[in-house]
Amino acid sequence: MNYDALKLKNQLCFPLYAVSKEVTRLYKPFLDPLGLTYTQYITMMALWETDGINVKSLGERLFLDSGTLTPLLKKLEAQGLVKRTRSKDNERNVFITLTEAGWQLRESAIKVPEQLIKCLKIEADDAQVLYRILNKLLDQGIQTEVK
Amino acid sequence: MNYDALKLKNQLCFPLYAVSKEVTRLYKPFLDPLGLTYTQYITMMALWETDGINVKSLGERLFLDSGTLTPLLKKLEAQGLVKRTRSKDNERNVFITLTEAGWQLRESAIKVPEQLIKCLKIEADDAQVLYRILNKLLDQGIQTEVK
DNA sequence: GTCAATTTAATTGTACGCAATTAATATGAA
DNA sequence: TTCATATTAATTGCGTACAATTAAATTGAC
Repeated sequence: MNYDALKLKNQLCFPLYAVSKEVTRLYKPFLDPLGLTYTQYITMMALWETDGINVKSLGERLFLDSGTLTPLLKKLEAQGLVKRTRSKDNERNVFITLTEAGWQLRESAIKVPEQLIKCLKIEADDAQVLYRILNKLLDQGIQTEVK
Repeated sequence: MNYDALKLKNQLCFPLYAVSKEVTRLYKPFLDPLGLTYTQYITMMALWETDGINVKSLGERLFLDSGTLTPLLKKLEAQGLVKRTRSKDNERNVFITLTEAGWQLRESAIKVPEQLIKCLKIEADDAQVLYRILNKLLDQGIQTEVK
């Protein structure tokens, strides 16, 4: 029996998993001064783009569910960066809005992308190809329509 | 001030993070019957390739540290898949060896890679390019030698 | 040989990540 | 209108991840 298919070197998903983790770890020194984790950082990015959305939309945007977002948003609220307000119209919805401090934080965060790029050792061509393929996967959906 | 650099659409790392998570989630239905999580699965793959290595080597292989591996390996041990043995030679080392059941599980696991490929909607060309770039990043190290 | 420095695992503490469930609210077909 | 269904957030439980610390063992410079 040939078990080559189970070798780590023959996986596509393992390097994806490993690179993703390592890259996320690279953010830490740049996010620590802002008091944000990586997940909190992308949450803030989503809000800086679209303030005042509900948890559901935020989750669709970030590929996260309420089990992750609810406690995370409560922490951001405790830090004074966002406000969580249950909608009067439809009490199922909780809308997340940035506070003044939340908007202010963007001034510091604007430096992060460039800091990270300097730190990440990847050729421009590779970065571009990677960007294209990954976004294609996200846009079209990752799963075949089997079951 | 232009904040485009903070748009999610302009990030390389966000789709990497999102795709990695989504792909890992795809494994669940195929790994559940084996009683493994994704992290446990790649750990078993490493052991099927190189049985009897210590926690340190396993961690280097998988890009995981003892904080993740120690409890995970204890769970695999509790399931009867591996044995953890402190070395007589050098008591700092804990060697992980597969049990008979651990080797047996490979017979079921061999189906997983193909099941996943069928399920993952990616073009062959893209998969190949992705594979090449990600492994290049892992091989060379992800970080520039700034410090 | 001795002890400071290093190595290795384990532990601790914080923060995800997600499946499954719960609870509250809203919707819509009869 | 009414009640079964659907939607939305929150909760629960389990399993990572990883930084920082601890503890035990080993090594090596002197």
